[in-house]
Amino acid sequence: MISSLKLARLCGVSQGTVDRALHGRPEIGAATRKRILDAARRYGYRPNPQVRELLSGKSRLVGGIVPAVNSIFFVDLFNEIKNELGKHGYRLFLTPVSDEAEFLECLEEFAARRFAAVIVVPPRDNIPIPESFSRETAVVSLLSPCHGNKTHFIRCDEVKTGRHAVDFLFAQGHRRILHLTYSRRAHGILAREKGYRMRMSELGLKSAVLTDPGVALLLTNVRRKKFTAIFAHNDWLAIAAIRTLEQNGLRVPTDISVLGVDASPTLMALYPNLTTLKYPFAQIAGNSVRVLLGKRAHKIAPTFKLKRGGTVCHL
Amino acid sequence: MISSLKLARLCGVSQGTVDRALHGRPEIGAATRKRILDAARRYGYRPNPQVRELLSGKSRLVGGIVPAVNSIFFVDLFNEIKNELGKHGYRLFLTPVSDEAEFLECLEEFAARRFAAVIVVPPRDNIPIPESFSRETAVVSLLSPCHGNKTHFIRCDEVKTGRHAVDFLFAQGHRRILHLTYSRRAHGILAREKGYRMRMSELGLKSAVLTDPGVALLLTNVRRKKFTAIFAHNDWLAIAAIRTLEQNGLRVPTDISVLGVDASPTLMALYPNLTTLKYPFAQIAGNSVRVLLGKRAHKIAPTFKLKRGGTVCHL
DNA sequence: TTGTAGGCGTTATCAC
DNA sequence: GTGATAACGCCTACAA
Repeated sequence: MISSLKLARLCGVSQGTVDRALHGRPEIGAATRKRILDAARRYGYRPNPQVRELLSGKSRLVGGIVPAVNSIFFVDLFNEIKNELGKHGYRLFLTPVSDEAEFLECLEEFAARRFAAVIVVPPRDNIPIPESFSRETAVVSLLSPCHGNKTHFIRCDEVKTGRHAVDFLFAQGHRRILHLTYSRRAHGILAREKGYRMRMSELGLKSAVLTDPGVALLLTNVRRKKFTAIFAHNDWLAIAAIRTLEQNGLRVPTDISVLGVDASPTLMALYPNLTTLKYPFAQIAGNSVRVLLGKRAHKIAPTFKLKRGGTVCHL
Repeated sequence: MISSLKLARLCGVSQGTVDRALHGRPEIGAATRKRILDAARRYGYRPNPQVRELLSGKSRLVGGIVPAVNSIFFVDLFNEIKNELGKHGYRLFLTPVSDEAEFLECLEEFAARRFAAVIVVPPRDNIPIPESFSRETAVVSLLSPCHGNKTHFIRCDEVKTGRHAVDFLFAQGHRRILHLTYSRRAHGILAREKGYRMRMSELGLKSAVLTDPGVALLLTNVRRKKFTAIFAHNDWLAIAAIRTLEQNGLRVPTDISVLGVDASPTLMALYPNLTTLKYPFAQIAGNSVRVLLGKRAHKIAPTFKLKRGGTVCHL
């Protein structure tokens, strides 16, 4: 990529003249302008945004960090965020990270590069963000909160999601409902579980939670305790569960119902008839961007909308 | 993030002295060094890599571009690439793009930022890369070649993959084999199909190809033409097919066998017992990085290794 | 209508 | 031991 100075030399003019031609300013002769613009096109000139950013002290870059594993949902979410950022002239650079050390290293790199903001899915809850960092760079965290001054946690009411899931299954006639979730301690995971437990208890039902290392235990659990429905933390777990059940002679939803959460595009394309609660991708993306622009977050509908599919039956 | 000049002012020294302290050079007093290092730590100082890159004319950034849709495989692949790049001190910034226009826009941005290289999965075959671009920035393309001077297409022999799949199913006793693939015209897709057709023909068998818009047609096809096996272009299609079949009373592999390709970690975690041909993630990642370092690509094993699962039966 | 100067943050090289 | 200076590419402001 050619620089504006080199372009000026090639055209036998000064850098200032090149600047006038490129930015369509009036104080320049028509012939000179044409000559410069032609050369610029021929050499594929494009100003280096890094320098602009250095000069103005303002960057239009937003760094994104997602866990490297099981990233379907995150990538779908960040694609939405990328589109939203684009509307405001920001650009997203995404990085998958494998652990907390890499996560922090990445944050530092983004800060050192003076990125306008970072939007992250932390590997666990309450990772401390150094004061020196969050003082200058807006940190938006999704799914897990971060511990630090100016970090914004964008979320929807996951407790209500859990309650909502129970209510829906209850309305279909289910009483023995198993919650399938992850053992990772993250806000979104824990809050949904909490909502499930609260609502089950209020309805006079007994809670039962199985975490991912125990998916192998799923069958014995289902058979022995005669669950009629499974509320899975997300679509991925729901599909994994359906697979396990069907492989072992249990039919979904004839023998047992399965409810997922997210309606993540990639997985929905795979399993179009999954019954699931729609995660508000657009609102989360919208609020993430609003917050990093310094605006207040919009209120997000308190509970997820239902996508009716064929994996939950009315008892 | 504080700058070295501000750090110098705070410590009452010059920028040069700060530099000496930070880089552990000897020509500095022990007390001064300690004072500066303490301040640097307190303020979380970290040199701005953008400036370093500007100054040296060399960047350690590699841009990655992946299609925004159906990105499971791409993200798994780029995670491997990110790890490989990390070994050589490079950093990956990934961007999902929705169409060709966005793809080209992204390339230009990477070039304007003087990225060391870009590694892309183009939205279609032979997208022309402007001469002015590839002259300075190494372009590595995966799955689909690009049209341009210095663009390197890293791939494995996908024709052999197709042949290999047929051979494997043939050895299990299958004769009526359907190929399920995408309608998108991309090298990897077309080459696998070609290998399938060639080998089927050599074995005296009749080819049958169904592209994704016709997944709904899958059932009628399978039932009417009595296929005993499906060779899916990738794991995603394989799982989608298994789902469709099982939803409609056909058992896999009792009634029909399904073979996928990729063994992409995210999908394998979902469907551990899928029979699939392992895509050489590590070698593709390794070669991508070798090429952008100016080295020659290693030879990649001519055909994918098989992961034996429970979705293909011996007839 | 065009050329020149200064500054963003860092580093290497010069002089004191 | 430490400070000053130049350079990278771009842009704004001022001088010619």
